[in-house]
Amino acid sequence: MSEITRETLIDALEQIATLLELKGENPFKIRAYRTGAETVRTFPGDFLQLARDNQLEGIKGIGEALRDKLHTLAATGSLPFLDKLKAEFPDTIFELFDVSGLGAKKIAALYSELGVGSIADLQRACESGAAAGLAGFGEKTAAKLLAAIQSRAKYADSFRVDQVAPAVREILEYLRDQPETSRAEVAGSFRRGKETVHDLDFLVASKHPKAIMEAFVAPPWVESVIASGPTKTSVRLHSGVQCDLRVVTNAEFPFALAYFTGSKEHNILLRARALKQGWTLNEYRFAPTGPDSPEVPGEIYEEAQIHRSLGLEFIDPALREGAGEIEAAEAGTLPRLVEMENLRGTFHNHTTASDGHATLRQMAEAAMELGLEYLGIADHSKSSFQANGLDEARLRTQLEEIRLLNEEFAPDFRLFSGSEVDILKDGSLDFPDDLLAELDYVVASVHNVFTLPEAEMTARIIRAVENPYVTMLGHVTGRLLLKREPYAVNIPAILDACAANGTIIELNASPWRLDMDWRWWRMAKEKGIKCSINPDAHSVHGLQDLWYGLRAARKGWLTRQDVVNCLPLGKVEATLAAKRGR
DNA sequence: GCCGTTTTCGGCCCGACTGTTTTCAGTCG
Repeated sequence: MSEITRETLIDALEQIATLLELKGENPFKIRAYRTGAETVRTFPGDFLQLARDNQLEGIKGIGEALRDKLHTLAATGSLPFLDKLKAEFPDTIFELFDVSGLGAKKIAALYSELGVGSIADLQRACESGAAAGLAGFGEKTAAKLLAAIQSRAKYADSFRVDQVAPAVREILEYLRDQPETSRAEVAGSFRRGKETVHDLDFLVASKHPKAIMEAFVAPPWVESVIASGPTKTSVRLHSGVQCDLRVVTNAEFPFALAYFTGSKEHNILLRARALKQGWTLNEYRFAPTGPDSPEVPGEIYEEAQIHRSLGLEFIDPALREGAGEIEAAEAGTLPRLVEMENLRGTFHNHTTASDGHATLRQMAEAAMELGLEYLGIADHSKSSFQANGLDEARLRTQLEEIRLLNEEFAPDFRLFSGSEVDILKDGSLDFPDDLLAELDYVVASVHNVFTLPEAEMTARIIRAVENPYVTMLGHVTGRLLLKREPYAVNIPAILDACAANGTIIELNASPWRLDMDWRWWRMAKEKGIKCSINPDAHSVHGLQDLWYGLRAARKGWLTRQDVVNCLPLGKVEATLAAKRGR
């Protein structure tokens, strides 16, 4: 039996939903499982433990049936209900859902009529002409499915945000430059600040949709046109990213922007709220549900006015995940999210001393250029030999260099001398305490032996966190987005240890990492833990990654008060010293 | 299967596009 994680629970609910769909079950029952999966995913707490302890009562979206199943799965490691469903189809049936153009109905038909249970089967059925003969299928469908199989093999279906951000800027600028455009925005998960995106959604307000559509498909970055209608066009870029464009009128724009920003879960809650007030809400407008409905709100130019009409504070796109933001907006308790201008400095940066590409002085000057008051250096420690980690002597040399530079920079700017010290397999640190005590601060990170069982990895990290000289914990799970899974670690237990020891947790701002994940920060914040948004910069340019970290922090409901590197120089010095003094 | 200021039954978001259809089903977001 493999280890049960929160992901196991989410997968189980999603698989149940998919299998019920294949069996043609009640769509609302299917949705209940999907909603349940999303609830588990976004639950701000140790969901797995609650499920094990059968303490899921009262969680919205998880009723009696899901509660029992989640408890069974969490406590015993298996779920007979799901096993029985799975036995009705081949294991490979799920891969068919990755083929664009195929949904449950078509897959069910392919399976029951032709025994198609895998992508390989599908390819054969399309090539032989068998698929085209099915009811509701035809030659074009078969050809499209073959193309979709090719495309699936060729392109990634998810992208890190840094992989698409330049395209977003370029396309937005291009759309705004069109003479027929009155407003243009990017919507979707990119606007919500997600760490990875599936596609990009653009929205334009214009009186001449045809001209905008023609302009959208024309640039050299467009590889192919996927679909094209009067108000909606989808293209694929050479990078493989799918981009959707909608064109609406000026009056519709705020509604469309809200709608296409999502999330789906957030939209459903917003619509339900409108319905209670006697209005339907769609991507174009408010409309009365009946003759007795109160008059719909007029003069809507901005999203904020939509929210206000529904009795809500403006909800920042970052928070629109259907995870309590509506309730908070109603109660007037939404956080005032941290902003780029609030950042006064940053920690955890590398130099040429270890595996960085810029010198101490170059990094310091780049930080000053960005308007920062301080920069924490944290080169690797000796065990990270792959990264040219510093030994005691080289670290002491760097300490002296930093001291000299600070004499030059004072009083407007300061370098903090630190180390990204390896957490060794047993949780001890790569440098002795007396050396750590000479530094201004210490980031402790795991860089090897990623495959420890969860309990051991958790104990290892907690031991490091308890060291009084460890100021902050680096990239908590070691994940590399879309490349390397997080290592198994009990985050709530780590949070408790950090809270007990006053240890700061890093939000590693590298777009590869964005670790600790934004989904945990609300829980961390409740426990009183502070965040440090750290670019983990290995070059001057890497400092810019702060922008990605900021997006993640905002998704985690963090405010200026929650982020230590929003403190001005004088106060941050006191904070670092106070941690040492505990 | 979930939920409730229409509360234990009856409703659950909905519009655009495509392809196979002669009026709509399926997929997608």
